[in-house]
Amino acid sequence: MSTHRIGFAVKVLGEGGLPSHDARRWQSDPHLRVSLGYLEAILGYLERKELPMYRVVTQLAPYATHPDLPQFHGQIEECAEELAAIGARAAELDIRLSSHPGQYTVLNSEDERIRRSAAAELESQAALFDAMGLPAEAVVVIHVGGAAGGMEAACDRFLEGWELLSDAARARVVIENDDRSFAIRTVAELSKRCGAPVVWDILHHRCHDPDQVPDREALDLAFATWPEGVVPKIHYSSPRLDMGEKKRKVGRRVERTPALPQLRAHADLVDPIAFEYVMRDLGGGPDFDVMVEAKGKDLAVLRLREQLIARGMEIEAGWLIVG
DNA sequence: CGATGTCAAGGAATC
DNA sequence: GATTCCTTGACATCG
Repeated sequence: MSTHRIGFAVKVLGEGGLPSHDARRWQSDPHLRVSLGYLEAILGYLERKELPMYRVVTQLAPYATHPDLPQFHGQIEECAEELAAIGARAAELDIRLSSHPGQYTVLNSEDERIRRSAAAELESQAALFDAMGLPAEAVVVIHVGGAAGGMEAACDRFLEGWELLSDAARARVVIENDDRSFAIRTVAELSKRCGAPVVWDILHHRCHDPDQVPDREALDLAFATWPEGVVPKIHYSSPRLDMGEKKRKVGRRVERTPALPQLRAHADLVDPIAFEYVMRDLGGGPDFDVMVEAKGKDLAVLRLREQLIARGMEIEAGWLIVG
């Protein structure tokens, strides 16, 4: 028997929508303190809905590492008390938190300045979770980065970037397979060299897996990289299947043409049938958590849960139980 | 008020 | 070497 938290990312759509951070522009002096007020409200929502896992927005501390805005750089220290309190609240509710810096955080960039700014961003994310007193399961997920110069050179550059990180940051950062360059086997090998655990993203795996690694093996590869006592996690999403449209400017008017979605595009919701198959196949062994990436956010997770229950799967206090 | 432009940030493809 | 897309949301500004 295995247990699994199911989480969602950043934005709360339920209850009419809740703000996830102080997103005002720098001219209006946004502050982490405001974001933490929002986060507190979100924790309340998570408690009410029995949602045990949540990805906080990377920009929780606005401009915290912006090179031209040093006046914003001390927010984490300024909010030490508030951070400790909210971290304690998350612990009390047993909610697993994480974050996921996006495409601009490239630790393996060819440009050393960009590697340094990526490292600064990761230090900040780690400092935030440290100030909250969160356990090791609160990880900061990143992609390996760009593939310039080939996989080998790109992985070597990642290690150069890794060298820039403090022990505190290294203890939080985990690496994820992506949908075009770094497949699960490559990421697992890189993990052996730097020690970062691996998050396996199943949709990315469907998009890019030149080594043809079977699901079970990919799962084992990823989970072997996690330290004893820290529950691993995976990313799960269903591909978008509806037609979108492409907008193109022709002169002064906008022309809309139908566009077929890429496999990697996230759907609004999660296909419960595919999810059930995957979880019955992969569950029943070690515990692991599942971060759902769907445009429907919390609503997608709540709907998925209802559908799993209707299918006879067991959910207890928001945790999925398999086997 | 609704529509449109802009945002801190990189990489890769294309011209 | 410069431009555009990728992809996403919300602030900010314009009409």
